[in-house]
Amino acid sequence: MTKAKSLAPPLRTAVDGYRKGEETRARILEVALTEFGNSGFSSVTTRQIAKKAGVNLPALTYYFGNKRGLYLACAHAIVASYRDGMAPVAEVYYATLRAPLVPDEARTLLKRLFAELARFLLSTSGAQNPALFVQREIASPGPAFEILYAELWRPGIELVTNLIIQASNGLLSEKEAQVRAVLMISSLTGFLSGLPVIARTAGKADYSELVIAALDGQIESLERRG
Amino acid sequence: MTKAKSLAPPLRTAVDGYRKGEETRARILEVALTEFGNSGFSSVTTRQIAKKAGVNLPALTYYFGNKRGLYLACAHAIVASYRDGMAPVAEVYYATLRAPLVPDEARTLLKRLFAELARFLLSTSGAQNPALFVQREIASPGPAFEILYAELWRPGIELVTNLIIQASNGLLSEKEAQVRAVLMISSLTGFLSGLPVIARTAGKADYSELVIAALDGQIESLERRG
DNA sequence: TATCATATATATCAAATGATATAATTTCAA
DNA sequence: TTGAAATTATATCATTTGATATATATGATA
Repeated sequence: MTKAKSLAPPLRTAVDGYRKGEETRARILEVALTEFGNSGFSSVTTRQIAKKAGVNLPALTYYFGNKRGLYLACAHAIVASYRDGMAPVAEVYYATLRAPLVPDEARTLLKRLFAELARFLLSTSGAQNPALFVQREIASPGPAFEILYAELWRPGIELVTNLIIQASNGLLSEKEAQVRAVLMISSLTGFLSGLPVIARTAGKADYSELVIAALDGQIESLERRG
Repeated sequence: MTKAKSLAPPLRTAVDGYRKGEETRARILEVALTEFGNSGFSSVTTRQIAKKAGVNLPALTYYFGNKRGLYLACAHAIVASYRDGMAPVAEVYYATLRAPLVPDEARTLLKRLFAELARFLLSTSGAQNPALFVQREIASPGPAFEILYAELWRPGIELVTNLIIQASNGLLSEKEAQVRAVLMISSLTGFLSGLPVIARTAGKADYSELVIAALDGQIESLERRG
């Protein structure tokens, strides 16, 4: 029985490396990343994306199945982007998991980590803002929550918490350190989402160094034990 | 010409103080506040709100004109709520604007301000989360952006910036202080939106005191000049 | 109790939106 | 070049959604 449809949907995957049209897929994804990032899942219509990407509606279905699929593809792209962008500091992560660190080492690593993160987040050119995408998804879970939580949020918080504990030489409890970790990371993403508004009064300058300086101060002032 | 419609729409305003049905209006507003706060303007349907409020669709039109009007009413309610909640510290605001403060006074005021804010934000019972509403609107401007920006964001940032400058005894430039102000406030709202996620692993404890302690540390460590 | 403003309910509309069937076109290897 | 796979385009659905016209009910007051 049944109509046999048009058989399994094409659903170009990124690895396909097929002929052309892979760049069409990329273009759609890029637009989607921007639009979803700026306005969230349900504010953005598939037509908007199609139009801005210069394709027609069924193209989205062709490449991503449906709106949700496109959204998830964005999430995966973001995760990958973070991995690349933070690769230089990735080694630190694993280093931390094994040997315990001297407080000052932990402090240094924290500074490096946040500096890297700040530059990464504040550099990504205007339109596209992966951090906003993530922040929104964490604040009000949507289709991509699980992956972003599991791949970015949780490991990120854990790493920073871990480093903070070591930087405080055990003076801070796990919970205290966790609160500080969330606060520090939130401050960054929050700053980012406030940027367009900030640029309203102050100039549109490059804030990364100022932000890094502020975060350094915060890290430096973490409770330490003589 | 024209049909004369049903003449000016009723549009019960909050001041009306009319008979009953004022509690219907309140109920709708409360539900809207929760729903919009959790999911944003376009994710929430008017039917959802109507259903949860135990009214039928036209009731929303009757009381608030349209979806946008309801959303704006939420924004106004939030502004009012903040005014009330932060009233104890409001005096500080005006005090600051006149007489310059000794750094330590500024520091104390900052601590009081953030403690008050943290308690206010973290106390507001679970479902309703005005901070999330505001954060979302600032991050991606919607119908209520202007009012929230003008009534909450801007004055808040200005106040904190001002206090930070004074706390640093002029060591920090306006821009540096502004960055720190945004970071601190963002950390709070960000923490708040991350709370449900945090409660996933750690318990659902009361974090306000932990947060306040962390913020106090930050304030204490603001650059000072001997 | 009669009356009229207030308040709630029913039924329905038009536009927007995600999605699909299907046709036309392009690409590329044989 | 040619023929099959891959890609893009057209036309159209079925739902959802915000909104309104309109009817009914409620309640205070004279």
